[in-house]
Amino acid sequence: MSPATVSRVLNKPELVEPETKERVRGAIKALDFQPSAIARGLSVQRTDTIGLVVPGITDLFFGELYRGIERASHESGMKVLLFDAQHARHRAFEGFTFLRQHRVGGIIFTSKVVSEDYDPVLERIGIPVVLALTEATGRTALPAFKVDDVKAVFDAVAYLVSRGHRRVGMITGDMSDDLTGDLRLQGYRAGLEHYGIPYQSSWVETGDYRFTTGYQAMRRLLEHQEQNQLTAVCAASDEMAIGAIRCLHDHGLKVPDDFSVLGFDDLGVAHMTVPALTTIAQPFAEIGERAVQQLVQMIADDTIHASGTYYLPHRIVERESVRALSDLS
Amino acid sequence: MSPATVSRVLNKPELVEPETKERVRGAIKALDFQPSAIARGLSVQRTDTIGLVVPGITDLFFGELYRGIERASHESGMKVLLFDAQHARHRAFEGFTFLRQHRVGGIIFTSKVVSEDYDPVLERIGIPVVLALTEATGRTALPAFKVDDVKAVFDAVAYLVSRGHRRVGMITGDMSDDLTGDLRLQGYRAGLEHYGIPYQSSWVETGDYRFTTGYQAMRRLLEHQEQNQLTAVCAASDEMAIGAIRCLHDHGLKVPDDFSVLGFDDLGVAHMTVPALTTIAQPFAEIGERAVQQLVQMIADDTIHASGTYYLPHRIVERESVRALSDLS
DNA sequence: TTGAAAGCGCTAACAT
DNA sequence: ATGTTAGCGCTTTCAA
Repeated sequence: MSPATVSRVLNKPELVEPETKERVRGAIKALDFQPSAIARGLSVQRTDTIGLVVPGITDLFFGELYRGIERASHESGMKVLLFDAQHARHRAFEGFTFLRQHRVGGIIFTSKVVSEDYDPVLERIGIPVVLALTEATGRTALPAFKVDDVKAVFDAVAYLVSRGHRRVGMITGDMSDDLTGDLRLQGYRAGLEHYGIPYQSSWVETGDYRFTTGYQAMRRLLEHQEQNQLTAVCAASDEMAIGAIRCLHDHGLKVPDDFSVLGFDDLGVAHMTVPALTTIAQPFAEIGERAVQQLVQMIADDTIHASGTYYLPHRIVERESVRALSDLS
Repeated sequence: MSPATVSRVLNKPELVEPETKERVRGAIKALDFQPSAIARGLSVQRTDTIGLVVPGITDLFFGELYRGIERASHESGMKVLLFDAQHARHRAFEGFTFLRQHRVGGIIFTSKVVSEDYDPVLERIGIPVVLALTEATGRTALPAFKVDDVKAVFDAVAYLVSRGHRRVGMITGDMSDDLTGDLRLQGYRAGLEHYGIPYQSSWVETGDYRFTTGYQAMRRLLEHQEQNQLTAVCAASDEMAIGAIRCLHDHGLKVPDDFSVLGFDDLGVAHMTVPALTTIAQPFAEIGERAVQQLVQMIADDTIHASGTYYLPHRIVERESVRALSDLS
């Protein structure tokens, strides 16, 4: 029988006689025929694939985000093509090229801020791009799904203050390639200000979101502890919070008895540590889902132009790393 | 100019006059031309892509493994197409189909044992398959890259014995879909036997490699602690070891002072916990690299038939969760 | 309801 | 050194 018929039983089985349909299906089974997604893609000029660019596949939050992306893609009948930029800016651009050459319908870009240097490529990209865990600062506006970082850290200090802490420090994230570092610091300053606590630069240290730099930042904080008299610290990531706890431990300070630590992310590891981490949870899976839903919509509508930052709710997960200060702070 | 010329400047630039080459390149830049990888794939009947089937992308070891896979693929000019089986057997089979339809040159399959029910699909698959972190038990022999699990756990108990522990328990992994659980238990029994310690079934509990089941397994172990008098436990994964530590902590036992715990994997989290985890390190990245090298070789040789289990070296990473028992055990 | 034919965007063999 | 042509394996008119 003709290739056209085979194609029909695969794609629009209702158009074909039940009997021939069965014959075709039998042959497919018998020959273990695997229709070429490549040829199909070329023919229909569509691959039902969305591209995903992540800064680093080993980042602990990636798995949580991917879970949502996978789920929503599957629901929309989309596959996902992954590109790991390995924390290198030029690799991210390579990723865009790679994905375009593979004719994905659109791209989800993650975590790193999309600044004006992306504009030239974004302007000619021709397919929709949506952002997750970050937002765009260049002149090309892009839809973005994330938590409200400044509000989140504001809430974090509010929480700490409500437990009697006033001398709270901050371990923030990298301010260059990553918008969240800056935003979270803003939230911290806003929080202090709201509670009438004067901001002191010696209360904040910067890391790169990873364990080691969290440890080091905490050590630097401890060097000025005599004058600072901090009782708590907010970290811009769980990993840094865990590093800070480890540092405190190595200096003979018990968490939370002697010092409180608040994380950010609520990764799987947050409940594995001793003490378990009190942290600001980001809804990673939901962010992933929403991002693909938006992207799928744009692909269906054949639009490239959409924008707006959609804030998804964060929440504080209370575990064991923060204690309420009794009476006097 | 003709499409053929464009194709040539892209693929065999040496065959084209410098001047036309420049003109073509100029046009490519100007038009932001993105050659279709789809059309190319169809034309050359090759995609330079290898398929990767993982049981769960959120598994903590996945990132470490992927790092090696990515590196080696990149070196060989291969892309990787990822399929997440989400810990469901039927999803793994779907993955095979998906990858075949996308005409990958070969497949790397991870972690779950490849038992006889894979034989029917493996026999007709037509492309090379190599295993990482697992091996094949069915009649289809496949090349496999992994640590020697029985030797590794044997070494683990030897290590514990050398620190004065004799009453050492085991938290093993799922024995059904995952070969390593069984292998590691064998290593444990062999270790005990070698040191003349009688095996007792009440010394071993089973989990599923995750934190929670590690916690629960430890709790069950503790229920018989009065008669067992264990001083140490080996876990079949870092996550379970961390769960066990947490359980011990909740029962007022300090690690390593009151009880020693040995992990397996050496994931990134192993050095983040308090106490930092002493563990058997698996060379995940190297396993990933070797697997793709083997696969690439098979693709180049156009063979499907290869086999053999290649053991990569494990090692013990000493940190803080095991203490040497002084004098009497 | 099925088949024949053209075309998707490339590459490769052949011709110039 | 470049252009022409056919064909990769599908889908999709269009015709029967």
